[in-house]
Amino acid sequence: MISRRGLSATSIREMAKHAKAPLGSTYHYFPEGKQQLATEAVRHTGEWVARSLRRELEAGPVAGLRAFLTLWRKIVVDSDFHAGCPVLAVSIEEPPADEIPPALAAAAEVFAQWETLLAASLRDHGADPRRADQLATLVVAAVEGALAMCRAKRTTEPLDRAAQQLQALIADAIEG
Amino acid sequence: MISRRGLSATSIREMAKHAKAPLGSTYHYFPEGKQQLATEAVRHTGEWVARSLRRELEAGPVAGLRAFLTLWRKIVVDSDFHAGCPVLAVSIEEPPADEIPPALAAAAEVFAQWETLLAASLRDHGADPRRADQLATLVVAAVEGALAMCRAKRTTEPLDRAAQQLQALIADAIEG
DNA sequence: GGTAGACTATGACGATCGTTATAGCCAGCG
DNA sequence: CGCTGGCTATAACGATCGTCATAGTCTACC
Repeated sequence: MISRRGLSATSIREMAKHAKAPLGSTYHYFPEGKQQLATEAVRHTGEWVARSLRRELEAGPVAGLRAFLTLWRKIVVDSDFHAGCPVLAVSIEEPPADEIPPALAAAAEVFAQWETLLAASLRDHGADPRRADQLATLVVAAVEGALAMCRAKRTTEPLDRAAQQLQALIADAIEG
Repeated sequence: MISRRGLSATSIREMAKHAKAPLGSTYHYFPEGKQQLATEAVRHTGEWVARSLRRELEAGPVAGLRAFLTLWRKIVVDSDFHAGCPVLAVSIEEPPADEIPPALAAAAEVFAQWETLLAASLRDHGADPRRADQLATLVVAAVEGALAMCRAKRTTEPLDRAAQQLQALIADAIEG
């Protein structure tokens, strides 16, 4: 739900109803309220994607990238362009001026984890270390941005176009 | 304000107060309410960025890209990682199931405009047309995604890393 | 000076938000 | 059987939301 509506537009009432759980139970299992819900949602998504990434990266960076792209493409298409990445959704919520909410910190960690996985695989396959780091960041950033563009345009074209360039880039980096 | 909080978390009351305008006036000048506010905000930002892009692209795609990057980098840094791109913020709000709100359509047009400007400049400088389109999309997507990552991590590193790769890519494309 | 019309001030409307309190149900153990 | 304690149901709290209606103010033209 966060990946569809964003964090602030996702109400606990709706969430409980969608989960067919009573509203009262929400605060029994998540005593810290909405922040905890958001944090655990981000971490859950992060781990889910990271698992898929780890598995597919065993066949090399090209296969890993393809899996990453396919995964997000499926989410956008299956939701008829209504859903995106919940980690990005949490990232663009404004935090209070003086502290960093745990959900935002979790989002940062998730991004870092995805980048680390990609960069390590690139290095293992002969890419220059510095370039590997930059490419991993570029991949995550481009996919996240392309997802949002797909939702606005109601087309998968942005993701598909970015995918082509990213694939060529990765292929070039591991044989240079 | 949309670029900080997102659309649904931005209240008309707060907006009017921030603009030192009376709340009643909002519905006098924007009779269609919040949707109209969002649409005009998206279009305004789109035109503002497009103007800067057109100006800098006269010196070539490399200069244009650098201006695009610098512009967004400044917004993130000046806001102490609290603000991002309002067009992206509007893009990831879930629309009603049966219709497309005008603000979302405006966001799609803005993205398309930025891509068109970049792609045209790339073609004018000798890039392969197909590659030019893909690269233009990649640039916009990567910058939008990197902005969100910067906010989560409270660092400009994602944007700077993506920038390096994008600059190399553009340079390579216009001399291939 | 008076009057029309653009703008503002004010307050209200129903709805929904996150969160909490409290009363009730209902398993499991003695 | 009785009772304890985890879970649920329900209602309420104050706050805030988008939107609208209405009464008031003020400017500008006749």
